Amino acid sequence: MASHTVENYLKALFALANEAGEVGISDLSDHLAVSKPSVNSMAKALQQDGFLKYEKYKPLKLTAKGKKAAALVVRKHRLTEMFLVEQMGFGWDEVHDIAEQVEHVKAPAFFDRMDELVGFPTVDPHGSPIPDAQGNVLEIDCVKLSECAVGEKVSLVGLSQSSKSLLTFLDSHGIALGHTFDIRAVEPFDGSMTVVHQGITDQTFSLKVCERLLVNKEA
Amino acid sequence: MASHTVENYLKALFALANEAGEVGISDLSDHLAVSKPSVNSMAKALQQDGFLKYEKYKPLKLTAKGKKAAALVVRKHRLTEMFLVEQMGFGWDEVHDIAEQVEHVKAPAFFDRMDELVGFPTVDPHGSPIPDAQGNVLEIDCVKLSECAVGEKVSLVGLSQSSKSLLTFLDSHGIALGHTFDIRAVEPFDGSMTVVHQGITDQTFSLKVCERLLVNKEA
DNA sequence: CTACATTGTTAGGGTGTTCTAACAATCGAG
DNA sequence: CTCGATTGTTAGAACACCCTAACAATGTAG
Repeated sequence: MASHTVENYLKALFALANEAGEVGISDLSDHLAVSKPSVNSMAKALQQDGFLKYEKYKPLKLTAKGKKAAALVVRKHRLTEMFLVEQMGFGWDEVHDIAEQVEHVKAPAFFDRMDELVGFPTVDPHGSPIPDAQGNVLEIDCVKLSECAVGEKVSLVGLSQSSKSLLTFLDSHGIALGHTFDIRAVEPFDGSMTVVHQGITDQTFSLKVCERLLVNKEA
Repeated sequence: MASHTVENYLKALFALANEAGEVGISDLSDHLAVSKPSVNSMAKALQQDGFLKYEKYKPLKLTAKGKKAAALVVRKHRLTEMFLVEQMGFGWDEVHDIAEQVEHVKAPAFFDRMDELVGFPTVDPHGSPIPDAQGNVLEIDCVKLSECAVGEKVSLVGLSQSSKSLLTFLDSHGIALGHTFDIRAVEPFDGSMTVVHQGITDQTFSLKVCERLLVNKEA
């Protein structure tokens, strides 16, 4: 099995891939807080193992094998998050760092049991899809709240790049997955939106927030 | 914090210590499946970090700092085992290998929550004591079954060096912690013992088994 | 189309952990 | 007390992963 380090590289590659599935070395370097030469040499090693395609001065691209391996790490991460929230009573803002550690455990039975105990979930506590045991990821049908128009009714299905501070912000506003928003106004100047949250309270969100909220239009 | 590797060395040192708290390099080498020169150089490194006392050609001995660090790793291991059995439905023969992995997770809150969820246990599923958060280990009052005499009534409180095969043997004989044995006979030739298990069934155990069963005399 | 900023590469080195081969110290049996 | 077995040590090297310094390629703005 892949080392702790390799698993982290795969996960980052998977997360940073653009539409073409490509990732720049600098991107990876920033994301993993590791120097570019380190990424460069790891790229060569990962290619050697068939996890990705590497050509000088070209962006990196995971192979099918690499994509599957990465998805399985993501699966362990997200199952863990789900387990931590559902079975151990942690808040959705506390689970990322713990899962970051637990995801490297090599014990398939452990994750299988988590899966079972939380009822074979398809999304994690932040609405991100959990890859299946074969490494297939189910795409979720959603758009950014910032891309919605006045008058639409939407419900929150996920977050893009959820960070501790975003989660804390949402908690402090009483927002959780599944909640609904009626879009009342969009401020042309700064893109901020005023919505009715859960049909009750009026709230205004900055563009920065709206870009992180993934919603579904058939609310 | 100590690396995965260092944690394993500390744990082994802790487990292999004799009455004087000393461990030979060959012992460690065997136990960790690592060459003697590797142990030798790690010993120097661990001394450098104040985890143990090392003098050429003398056995290794954990310092107070080393003992505490080791006990905290053992604590993580045993809490995990308890959690796996009590909250996740694993058998006592399945948890060692998983815990071996999970014990290296760096997330205090994770283990604290396990502790809470299983009700702050003092022993793990094999009857071994769980060190407290300060690294103190509560000694358990027990003797080997093999050291008991005919006529005594005892109850099983723990195992010494529990291994998968021992646990499977016990399972197949319906034996669990807390069960009682009335000692009926001790065979002088090979040390095997005939007992009444739980006041019902007659069973005969080899010396090898009797040496691994830790019992308490006030049954 | 050149110049500069960005991005990527090479070279060379460091740490942690491991190994094998060869040698040295210690301990126990006769 | 000496010899051989056991135990421990040194030297030397490997691998995985990381770094900095210096340089080369690429892409973009003027």
